[in-house]
Amino acid sequence: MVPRISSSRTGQKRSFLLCVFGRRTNVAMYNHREIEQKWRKRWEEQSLHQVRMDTEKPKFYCLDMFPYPSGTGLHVGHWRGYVLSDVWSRYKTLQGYQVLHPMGWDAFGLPAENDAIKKGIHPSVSTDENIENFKRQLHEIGAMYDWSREISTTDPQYYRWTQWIFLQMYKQGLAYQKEMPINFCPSCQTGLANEEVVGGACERCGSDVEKKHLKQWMLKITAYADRLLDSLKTLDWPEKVLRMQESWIGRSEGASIEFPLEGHDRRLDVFTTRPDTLFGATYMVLAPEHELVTELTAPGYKAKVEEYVRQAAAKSSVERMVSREKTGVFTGSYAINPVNDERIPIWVSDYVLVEYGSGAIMAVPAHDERDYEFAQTFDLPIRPVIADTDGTIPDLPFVMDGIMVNSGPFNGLSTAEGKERVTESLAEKGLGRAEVQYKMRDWVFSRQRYWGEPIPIVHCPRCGEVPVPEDDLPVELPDVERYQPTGTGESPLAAIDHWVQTTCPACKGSARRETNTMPQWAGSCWYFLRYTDPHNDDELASPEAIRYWMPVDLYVGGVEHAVLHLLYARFYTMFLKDIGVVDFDEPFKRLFNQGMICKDGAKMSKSKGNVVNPDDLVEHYGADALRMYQLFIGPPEVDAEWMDGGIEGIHRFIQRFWSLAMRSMEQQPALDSDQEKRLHRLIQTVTERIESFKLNTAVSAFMEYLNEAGKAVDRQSLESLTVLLAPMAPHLAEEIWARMGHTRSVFTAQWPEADPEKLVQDQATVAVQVNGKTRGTVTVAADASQDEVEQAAEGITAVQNAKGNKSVVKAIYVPGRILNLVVK
RNA sequence: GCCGGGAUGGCGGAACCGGUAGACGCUACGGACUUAAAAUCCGUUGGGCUAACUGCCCGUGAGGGUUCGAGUCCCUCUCCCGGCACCA
Repeated sequence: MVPRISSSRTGQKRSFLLCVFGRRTNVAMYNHREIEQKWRKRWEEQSLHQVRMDTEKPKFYCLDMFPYPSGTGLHVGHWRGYVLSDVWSRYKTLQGYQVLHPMGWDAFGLPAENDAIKKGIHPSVSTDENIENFKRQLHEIGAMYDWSREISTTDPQYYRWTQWIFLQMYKQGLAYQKEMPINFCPSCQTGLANEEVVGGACERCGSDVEKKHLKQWMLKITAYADRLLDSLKTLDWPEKVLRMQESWIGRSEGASIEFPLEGHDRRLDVFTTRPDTLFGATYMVLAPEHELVTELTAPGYKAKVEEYVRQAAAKSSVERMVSREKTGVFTGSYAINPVNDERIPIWVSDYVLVEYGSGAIMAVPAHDERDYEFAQTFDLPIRPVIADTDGTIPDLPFVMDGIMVNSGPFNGLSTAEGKERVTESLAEKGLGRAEVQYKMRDWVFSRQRYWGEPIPIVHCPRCGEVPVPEDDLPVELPDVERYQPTGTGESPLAAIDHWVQTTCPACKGSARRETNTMPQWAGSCWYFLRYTDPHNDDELASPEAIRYWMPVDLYVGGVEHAVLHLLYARFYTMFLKDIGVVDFDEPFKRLFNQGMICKDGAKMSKSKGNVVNPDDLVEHYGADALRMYQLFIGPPEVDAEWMDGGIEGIHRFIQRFWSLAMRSMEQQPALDSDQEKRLHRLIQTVTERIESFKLNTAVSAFMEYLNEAGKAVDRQSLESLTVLLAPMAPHLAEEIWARMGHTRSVFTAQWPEADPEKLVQDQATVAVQVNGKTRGTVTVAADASQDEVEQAAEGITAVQNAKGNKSVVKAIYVPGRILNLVVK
């Protein structure tokens, strides 16, 4: 019978368990509840998982992505990454590494604050409760976290250093204030970074994002654009994530071209990646928000242009994205093409984005799809200036590379050459230069919310913006009465007079504190450094600790952080390198993204009601069974469908493994050569499969071994087996290890190594094919000659049938694998 | 539209570098044990043909190709998932 998993702890379930594990328990059966409890307690008592620097030994830093301790707790989907990182941590421990495997809390953030608004509970109270619950659930996994290194971003001793880093950026001019239209979520009532806007909506709550003019703190991440892009090459990360970061940074090379304006002294600056198409520019377009729109609107066009600009401003970014129909108005003004002095009409249209490039473009409808569409709509001239490589004018718009035509002195040049030559010639005249643009913007770093790190700046009427002296850090969050965001662009902190009123660190006069807080990402940008030295009061971490432990050797987490957290953390690390805190550019050498666990074809979530609670499964089957099933469910990087019955197979495996171990200890059979070969093959296979993250097949390798090994194995085999299994099923392994007479933990043992000599097979099963079709197999000595195999193959009826009376014209023999007889 | 990834039994999945497709597990079915059930153990389980076989045919999304040999490589296409998307 498959036990029904109910989400509540009912008496019915208890009686079932009593029947299985209580009254009817016999000695031969593995009692996971007793045994797992025992070992978890013992590990804790012996501080087995506390790790120290030991420069004599190699280190391995295995990190899980910083969890936000949500109120809903863990479901089996969350387990997956934690199990994976723990298997690796334990595996590396057995290989003799000092393994740093820490855990902590990214505990600032909106859910706790929203809860506070609703229920009036202080965010720190609910955060502490959630952390307690999360910790209890993490303990269930049986992971080897070093809890002595636990950290929380909300701890003033932690955010002191988050603020300290901000101050260093401020000093370097990388943190600055700017009044600009930013993405603003009307529901969360706070500004958002570009990275937090997904398809025009708030990443967190899904509301349509508005543009709001606010004075914001910004971090100059764009100063690191090229470095962030270039060093992606050095990372052992999933291709997908590298691509996502690459396209997020969005580097493109081109030219900035200045168009003189008819009747004005100023010039109009545009960015293009296709300077070779300059002769095909038949109109210009300004974004509706472009600063020159008013100035360039000719008297008779004022009303229409103003109306258009007003409408564009009223459209939300969602509306603007959904409707792709080209709209626009003519300003009545003209620009002059710097290469041929042609008059070019200037239009205004919302298909040009104010935040990219210079917010204005030269339109070349013959060679750009968007410009083509616009020109068609408004009946503007379309002039081809690029021919296909064979010289013919292709269908328009033609956006590929080709040969320049209708381009005066540049005719005949290829696109690549043309780009260079046109740019050079403009540069000579002072009307252009080569330029690189990025899609990535500077990071909007302030939030108008309460539950975050206060930005350590004081505003003084005399001295202006003054950084809080480092010795005065942390600037602690005060208690407030109301957590309600004001929605006016000020955080709830603004209402706390006694906190806001302060003295200026420079002139000692009265001044006001900055009331914006940092975004949730701030704390997670450097937490991996803090784990190396979590109790340091003098520095964010000591240089020795950083040098020994960093960088992170294996970083495990979901792909949802592909750009946000991973890009910000890389930026912080590069900055910290520049100010001498660390000596490397990249914090995470190797990244592994585990797949999601789905139920009924959908991602598990409380709102869908399809969560599978691990607590109940641990109760029924044990943590080891759930751990192994998590591994067995499928390739760890691929999404997997949860099947309630699936864990049964693992449960049986564990029982069978236990029985094998108990019988082996009783009977103590001697080691025979078959058993020895089987063992070494297993050592080889399991090691390879852990190394290559094929944990699902590592589990099946054990099952195969068990199916073949018989009723009992010799002591040496059992010892090795126990060590091999220990990373996946640590409690079970400890118990067997102890029963074998060992007094120290199995994790002080050595990972076994396969002896190449024991891997050699003396017999081989060779498939026999006739014209490529397999007709049977023959078992021969591994070093059998082709003749011998051919001879043996004669004995197969199917081979005879297939050959008939045709003769063998060719025989292909792959030693030990296949014999293919080609007959005619 | 662009960039990734994928499609293998009833199900989850395996298959190193092109070499016995379906390992391992779930489910289902049959058997043993049991008063009975659970648990456990043994067997069968891609489809079809065949009285039987150690026999034959078909089969890795579709169609072509390369090769002695293709799930794997190449070309064309269909569908699914993820990311980006008026970025000049």
